[in-house]
Amino acid sequence: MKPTESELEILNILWAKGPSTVRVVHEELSKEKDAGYTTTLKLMQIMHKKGLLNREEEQRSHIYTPAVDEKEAKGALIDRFLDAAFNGSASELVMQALGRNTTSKEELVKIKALIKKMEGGAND
Amino acid sequence: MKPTESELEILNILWAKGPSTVRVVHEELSKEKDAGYTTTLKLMQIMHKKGLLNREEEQRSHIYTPAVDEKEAKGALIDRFLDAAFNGSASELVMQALGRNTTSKEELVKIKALIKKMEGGAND
DNA sequence: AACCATCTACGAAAAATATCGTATATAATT
DNA sequence: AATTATATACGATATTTTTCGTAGATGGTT
Repeated sequence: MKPTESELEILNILWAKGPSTVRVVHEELSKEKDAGYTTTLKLMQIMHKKGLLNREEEQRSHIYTPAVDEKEAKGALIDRFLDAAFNGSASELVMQALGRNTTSKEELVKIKALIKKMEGGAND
Repeated sequence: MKPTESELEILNILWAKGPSTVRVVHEELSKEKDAGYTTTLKLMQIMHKKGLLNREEEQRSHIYTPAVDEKEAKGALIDRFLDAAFNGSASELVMQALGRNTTSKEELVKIKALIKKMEGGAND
């Protein structure tokens, strides 16, 4: 299960908006890139065939939902990315990412809390 | 400048080993995947044409070096990945990544230090 | 010198992604 | 009922990425 970048865009929309028609997804997608409606349609049909999306065909406009869990999918993506770019080292990635763009204090607080929790836990 | 996954593998090898011949890169690559020598060769030639690699043609065996800086390239990759998967939120990524696999205490220390530094700096 | 191993160059096929046009069906509108 | 708007299906094409075979050149070995 490894969505392409285009597929991931679609998944993100569906994760955010919940069950949606092609039309809705395409509208949302159009804000970023411009491709025809049938392109989005085809992509989603392919994703359905691949098992990335479920759909209800009762209505004339089919309603699509992600067939994969957001956390799991993104976790898998991270793993892949980690292997590809950082030889699997999460901390390398984290450090680069943190050093990179502005991160709010609230987020930093959350991250620190997580680190603290990990320290106490079963990590070597 | 957006290397594909295969190209990134090659860049990683060159970043790690320094200037190398196709042979050396291919040998290293073979530990992970198996493709023919000419495949690696062609990839590196394409990367050279794209401007991803430099090479010295003095010797019979050309010597390749990365034409892009490791930090910069990986930073760009992170940005892309961040946008694609986490809507640009670094902390989301960090939290997912940290929660994911084992991270050594030493690395955690480093990360904490970085966070501390960011807190003191000009971050909102 | 002849032979063999090892290069590069290059075209081209294979595979994976992305895009679109057209046909067809259905619902809504006039 | 006829027209229009909007769906899906599906084949075809374009683009990108990956892979490999073959040819030709060069250096080392016997």
